[in-house]
Amino acid sequence: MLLINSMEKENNKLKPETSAALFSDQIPGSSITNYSLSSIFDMPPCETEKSSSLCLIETMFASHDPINTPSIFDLLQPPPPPPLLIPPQSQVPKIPLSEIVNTPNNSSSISSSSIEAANDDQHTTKTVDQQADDNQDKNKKQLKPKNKKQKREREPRFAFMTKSEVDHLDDGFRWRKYGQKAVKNSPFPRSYYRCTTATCGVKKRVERSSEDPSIVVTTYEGTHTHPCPITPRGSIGILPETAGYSGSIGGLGGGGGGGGTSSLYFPQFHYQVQQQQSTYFHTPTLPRSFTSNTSDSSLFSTTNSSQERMFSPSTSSSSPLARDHGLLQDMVPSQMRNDPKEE
DNA sequence: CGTTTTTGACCTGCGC
DNA sequence: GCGCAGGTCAAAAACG
Repeated sequence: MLLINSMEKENNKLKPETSAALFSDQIPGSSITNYSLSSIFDMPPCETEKSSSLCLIETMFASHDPINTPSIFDLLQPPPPPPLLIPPQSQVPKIPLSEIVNTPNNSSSISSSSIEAANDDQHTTKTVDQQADDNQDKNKKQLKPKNKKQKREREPRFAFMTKSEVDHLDDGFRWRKYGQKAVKNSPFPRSYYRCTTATCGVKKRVERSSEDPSIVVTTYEGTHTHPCPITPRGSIGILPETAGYSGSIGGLGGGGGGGGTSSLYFPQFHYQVQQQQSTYFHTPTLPRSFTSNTSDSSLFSTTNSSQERMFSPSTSSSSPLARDHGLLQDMVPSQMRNDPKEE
């Protein structure tokens, strides 16, 4: 399943039709709201720096059985809510992400309140400066307390869940691990990574769901200021498009990471998962023509029609590639349309 | 030898 | 004010 959340803090309001789900580890009361796929794709992209938009993409793909593995698109089926990957909020106390991924069941019931909560949060009495401070210390903390006053907008952040045996998803970018912390209420530690590119301050956190160890929650924060590096391994046929990508964090999949890892490739929505023995790609844009290996077609076969539906929706974003709309744009953009942009 | 990972310490925010 | 938890730093170790 895949959920994409976007919340527009900037305007202090949520667009009902676009807020698929709320997610924020900063915003109390995050939740999942009812939505339609079309809504998702019409959803305004996560704004860049200033918007503090948060997107959540929850993906699930089997690691062993490519054939029976639901594609990202399969997972994108509109309500009714698919089975949850994560247990009810109540069971996952403090881990924001888990809260977010909440059960669809709760979605409708809590949606409004959650939104309100979120809005409240947005409205919080904090002034811009105060918020800036808050944001800042998160990133600057120890190093330069002096700059405390300097504003620093929260980086766009989004997370996705991956059912994978591999912790660190190979997303095409190179990451350096700079920390690891035990997470409360979870037997699994959280790892902190930073993009190795000097000028790029993108970070990501990787942790396993305490409720379901097979689920890896990856949270990206920030926007890549450089193209996805082309890496020899794994990136295979995706590279061409990759190169064209010069935007944000969208890149998931491809080379960078280590071998034998899972890969997602959102920017162009090429989606690759490499695990132990199985490797397969999803090419949302080309459900049918999509190449790659063996069982690929099967990945789409069953839900082809629905996919069409999914991608056709209001297909709003006309030229996603032309402008950088932020993370979401990178992740769900043009490719989600019918525009079969081949590789 | 350069790069990445590990890991303990440190800093900050938040709740009580 | 105190303690806890999250996030980051940075030295040391590991790796290729």
